[in-house]
Amino acid sequence: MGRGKIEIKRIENSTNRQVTFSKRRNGIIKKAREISVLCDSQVSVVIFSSSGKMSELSRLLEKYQLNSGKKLWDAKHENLSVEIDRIKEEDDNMQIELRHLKGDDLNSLNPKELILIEDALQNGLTSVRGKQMEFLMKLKKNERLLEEENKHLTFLLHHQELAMNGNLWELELGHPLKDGDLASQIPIAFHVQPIQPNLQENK
Amino acid sequence: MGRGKIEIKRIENSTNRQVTFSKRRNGIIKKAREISVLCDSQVSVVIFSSSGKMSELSRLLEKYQLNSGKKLWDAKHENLSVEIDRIKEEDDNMQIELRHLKGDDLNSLNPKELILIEDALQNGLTSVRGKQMEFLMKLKKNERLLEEENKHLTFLLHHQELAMNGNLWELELGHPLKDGDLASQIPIAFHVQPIQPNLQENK
DNA sequence: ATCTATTGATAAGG
DNA sequence: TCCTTATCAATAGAT
Repeated sequence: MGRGKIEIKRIENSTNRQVTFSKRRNGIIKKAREISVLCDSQVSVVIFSSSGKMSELSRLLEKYQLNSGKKLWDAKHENLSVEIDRIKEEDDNMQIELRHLKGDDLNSLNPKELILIEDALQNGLTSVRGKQMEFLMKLKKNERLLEEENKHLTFLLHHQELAMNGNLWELELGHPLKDGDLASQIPIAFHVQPIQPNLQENK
Repeated sequence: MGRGKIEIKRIENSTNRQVTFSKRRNGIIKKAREISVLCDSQVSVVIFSSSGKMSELSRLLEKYQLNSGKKLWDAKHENLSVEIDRIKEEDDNMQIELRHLKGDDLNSLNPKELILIEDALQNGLTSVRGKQMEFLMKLKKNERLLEEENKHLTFLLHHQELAMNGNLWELELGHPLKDGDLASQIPIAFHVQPIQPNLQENK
C-alpha cells in the first residue's frame, strides 16, 4: 500500500524509518481502538521506537497482568504454596482429632481407635482433675492462712477494746481498773468459729 | 475497506463480531510485527476477546512486564502472608486445645477453664463409650445369630446321623428299625449349650 | 475457510 | 509533522 510495495526488513534510511514508524504506529493504535470498540475486546498496545520513546494504548490490561502475575507467582513461590498445603493438612488432622476427642464423627473409627481415644480422654480427665485438686489445695491453704490471720486480728481487737474500756473507766473512776472493779468482769465472748468449707471433689 | 464501510461501534451480531475480531486481530498482530522489523522498535500487543481468550505479540517489553508483574506479586504476597498467618494462628490454637485435652500445659488455665475442659472431656468420654457400646451390641447380636445357626446346624447333623445309623442298621438287620430293636434305644445326647459371653461394659 | 469488491493504510514526494 | 496521491493491503460481506 503506497506508491510502491516495500519488503519487510529494517529500513536503513533513518529519516525514512522514522517517518514510517510514525505513520504505522498511528495506524496500529487506530486499529487497536477500532477492534476494542467493534468487538468489545480488551486491547493493549505498547510500542517503543528505536530511540526509546514509548507509545501506548491500553484498553485495559487487567486480565493479562493478573495472568502474568500469577505465572510469576507460581514459578517463584511454589514452595510457599507447598508450605501452606502442609500447614493446612496439619490443620485438618488436628481438627479431626479435636472432633474425635469431643465425641464427634466417631462413626469412621474402629473399636481399637475408640479405645485409644478413650484412654486419651481418661488421661486428660485425670490430669485436669489433678490440676483442679491442686487449685483446691491452694484455696484451702489460703483459707487456713486467712482464718489464722482473722483469729489474730480478732485477738488484737479484743485486747484493744479491753484497753479502751479500761481507759474509759479509768477516766470515769479516776483510777485504773483493778480486779475488784465491776467493769473488769464484763463477759466478752468472741466466737471465732470459721465456716468449714464443705467442698469435695467428686471422683 | 471491505464491501462496505462500517461504523466504528460495537457489532451487535455476535457471529459477525467474532469473525471481525478474528480478522482484525490477525491484522493488528501482523502490522505490529512489521513495524517492529521495519523500524527496529519494540512492540507489545495484547488482545483479549470479549469471551476472555488472549492473543499477544510481545517483541518484548521486559521492563514493563516485570514491573507490573512485580507489583502484582507484592500484592498477592501480602494477601498470602495474611492467609498463612491466619492458618498458623488457627493451628496454634488447636494445638493448645489438643494439649489441654490431653492433660498437658494445664498450668496456664484458671479453674473455670479447667471445668470447661473437664466437661468437654467428660462429653467426649461419654460419646466414645456410647460408640463402644454400639459396637458391643453389634457383636452380641452377631454372636446370637451365630449361636442360633450353630444350634440349627447341630440339629441337622443329629438328624443326619440318626438317619445314617438307621440305614446302617437297616443294612445289617435286613429290615427297618422298629421300637423293639436294641439300636433304636441307644441314647444319643447332644449338648447344645452355647457359651454365654460374660462381657460387660464397665460404666 | 475462501473469495472479492471496496475501503483504508501508507510509501513516496513535497 | 502535515498534505497529497498512487498503490496496495486489509477486510466486510457473501459463499
